[in-house]
Amino acid sequence: MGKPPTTLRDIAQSLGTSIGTVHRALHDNPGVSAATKARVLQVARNLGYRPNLAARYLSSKKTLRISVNTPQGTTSFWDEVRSGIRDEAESILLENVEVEFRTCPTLGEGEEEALEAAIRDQVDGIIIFPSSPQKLRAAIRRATRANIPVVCVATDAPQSGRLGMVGIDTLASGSIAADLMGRFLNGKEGSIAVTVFDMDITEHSEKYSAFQATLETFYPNLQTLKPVEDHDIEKEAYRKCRRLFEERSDLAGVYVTTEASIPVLKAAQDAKLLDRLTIITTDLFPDLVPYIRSSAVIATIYQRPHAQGELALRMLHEFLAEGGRRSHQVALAPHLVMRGNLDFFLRRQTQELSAKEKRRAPRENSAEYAEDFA
Amino acid sequence: MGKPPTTLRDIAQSLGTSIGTVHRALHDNPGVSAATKARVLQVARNLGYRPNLAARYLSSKKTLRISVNTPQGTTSFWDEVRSGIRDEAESILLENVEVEFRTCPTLGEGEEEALEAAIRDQVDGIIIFPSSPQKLRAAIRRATRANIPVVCVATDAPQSGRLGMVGIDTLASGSIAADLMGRFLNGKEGSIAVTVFDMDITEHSEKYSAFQATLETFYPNLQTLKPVEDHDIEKEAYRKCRRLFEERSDLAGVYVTTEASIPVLKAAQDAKLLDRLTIITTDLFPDLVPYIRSSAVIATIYQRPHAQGELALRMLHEFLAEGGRRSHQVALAPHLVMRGNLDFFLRRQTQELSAKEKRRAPRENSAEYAEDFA
DNA sequence: GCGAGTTCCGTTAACGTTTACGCTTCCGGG
DNA sequence: CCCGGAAGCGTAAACGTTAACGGAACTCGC
Repeated sequence: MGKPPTTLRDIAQSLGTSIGTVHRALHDNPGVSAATKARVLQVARNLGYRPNLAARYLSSKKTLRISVNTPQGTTSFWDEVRSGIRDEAESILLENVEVEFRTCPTLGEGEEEALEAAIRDQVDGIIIFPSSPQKLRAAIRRATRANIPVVCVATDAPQSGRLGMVGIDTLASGSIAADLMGRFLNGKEGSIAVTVFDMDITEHSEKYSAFQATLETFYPNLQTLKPVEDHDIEKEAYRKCRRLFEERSDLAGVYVTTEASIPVLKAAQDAKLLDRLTIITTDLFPDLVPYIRSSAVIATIYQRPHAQGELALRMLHEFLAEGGRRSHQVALAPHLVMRGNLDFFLRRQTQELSAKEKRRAPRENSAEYAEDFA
Repeated sequence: MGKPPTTLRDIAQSLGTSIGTVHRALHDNPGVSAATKARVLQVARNLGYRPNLAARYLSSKKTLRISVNTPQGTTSFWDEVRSGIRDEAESILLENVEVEFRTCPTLGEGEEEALEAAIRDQVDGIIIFPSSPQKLRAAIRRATRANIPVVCVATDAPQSGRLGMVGIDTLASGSIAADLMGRFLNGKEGSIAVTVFDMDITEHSEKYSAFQATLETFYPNLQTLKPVEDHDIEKEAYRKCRRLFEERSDLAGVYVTTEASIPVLKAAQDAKLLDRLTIITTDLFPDLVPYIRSSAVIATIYQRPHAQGELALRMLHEFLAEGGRRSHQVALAPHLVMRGNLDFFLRRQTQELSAKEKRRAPRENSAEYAEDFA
């Protein structure tokens, strides 16, 4: 238990060589023969060598540069993600992380270019929202080959070689939405509409099928309609929903899995259905608040963007700093927001968004704090 | 932005003194005159000195000893808290944290003694569940005066001088429970029973009044009964509930805010009311699972013990390591577990509880990982 | 066979703290 | 007057890693 950890010197001594050689071997820097390199690696493994991060940081003092490639977005979602990343970067011991934001103004445009730019800039790691995984797969692969780890946030990019991904558990969201929908409708019969971004996105199709499956199992009196794809385009969402609302007279509820809940709500309003539909949405942003207060939206599933940002950065940092042994697939549990606990979430949201300013102030006299206890 | 941080040497030079003196002054070690100490502190502040943690750790290598004083508990709640603390301790960069568990077999017995033992042992920090705040207030104060920071978990100990506390937001839990209760009952009239541990505990009285207030505002047809205090004694919970169930013929629902949901459910079963009551519970543990699956318990509010443990340790460590500038009052949002998403939470729970074993294995060849990217 | 270049390796000075030790100066008691 | 001790301060060696420099041996072209 209490034996001192092995150091570079230990390895060097046990091999009768020098620290410099060991260091070069472990980092496959040039200047070591293949034979000695192999021997060093072998001994390092046997002795269970683990680098001392404090010493490493103290000595090199190189800061890790992380590129954050996210869309501007139409709600506060991505602002919260970015603020989570920023917060985590600041709170990291050793303070050796520098974040560069490459924010795309419009969804799907310039994403690949921004990613290429990050690779060209030789950043140490990338956090990205792969809005269309198939388009970005190749570029992510290139980053990985250039030894730049990539973490996906909110949506995964399968088969891209990305290091990891953090998002909301789709099963948990879809199922809880269905379960609530069923309970709220309380035995009524009818059909339920579900809007998604695009069924090609794994997360969205998973959410849909989780919703559908849960509804089918527990509330067979309710029927899940085929998904409405809105591609996060407000007009498309409005148009498709409006038509659906007029066609399906047995519509009892709507589950909006995307950011674009406002156009759906508008469509319901224009179709004079707002007070007759049971609507469950996703995310939480200012425009949605009045609908929740008035119970037009009975519940919304909060995807914890701030936490997603924090975890994405932590995953990247752990990996870069120590070869990250943690799981690289993080599925967060969503939060449920209703009229009753709405204020709690709003308070917390503004706190999280304004944390950047608040954090600065106490720094100056942090010496004081340190002196009280020490 | 890019100016190098000030070091001890900078301060020493700017004062014409030596590093040693500056160091002694900043840590108020003996061997410095009051005058120079004041000058050093002044200059340190002006230059915005912040200690370099990497250097500190590298040089001193003293490990932080943290005492965790929690009850054994009747459910898995405290096991999860402890496992969260352990996980966080292991994942801390610099790995200089050592956790000592002082677990009390029965609630409320030997707590003060265990706390005194921790203080006597000169630990560097304490995480505690103050089951009866007024009894422990004095002892916590003593710890604080002995320069040992104390973080409360799950329940606060007001006016005790404790460094901070992490728990579930009571407002958010109570309100969401009420909101769901109201929705599930869907217009029905009746009264709702609420069981608490003890109304003297701030958290529990807050949960109760949040529940009561939300129900009153949004569902005036439902009436909140006076709280049932169970003091986490199974018999007491059973007896009181059983009587209540027989007396109140208009009872429509029950909200259990404590660990002791099983006796309440048993009482409902024995009173032949299990399928007629809408029951919302708290926490998630094996014995509760069948009730959720069968819909006897319609929803349970998961208090995220693992996250509570993680955050408590992080708070303590941040403070000890760098004078912690973060907020010291953390109120987590609870998770909602229903039939639909139950499996997700069960999976995650077992993952979190078994993480200790899983984490060990990859360590040995972590050198490999580090070499892939570096 | 002699300089120029290359390959492999050892040495050493950082990085910013902590800590142990050592040197003054001053003071009171014998 | 001298000695013991304490108070106040300076010095220097650690801690484990990185990075730059230097040197030995060996190769190649002329």
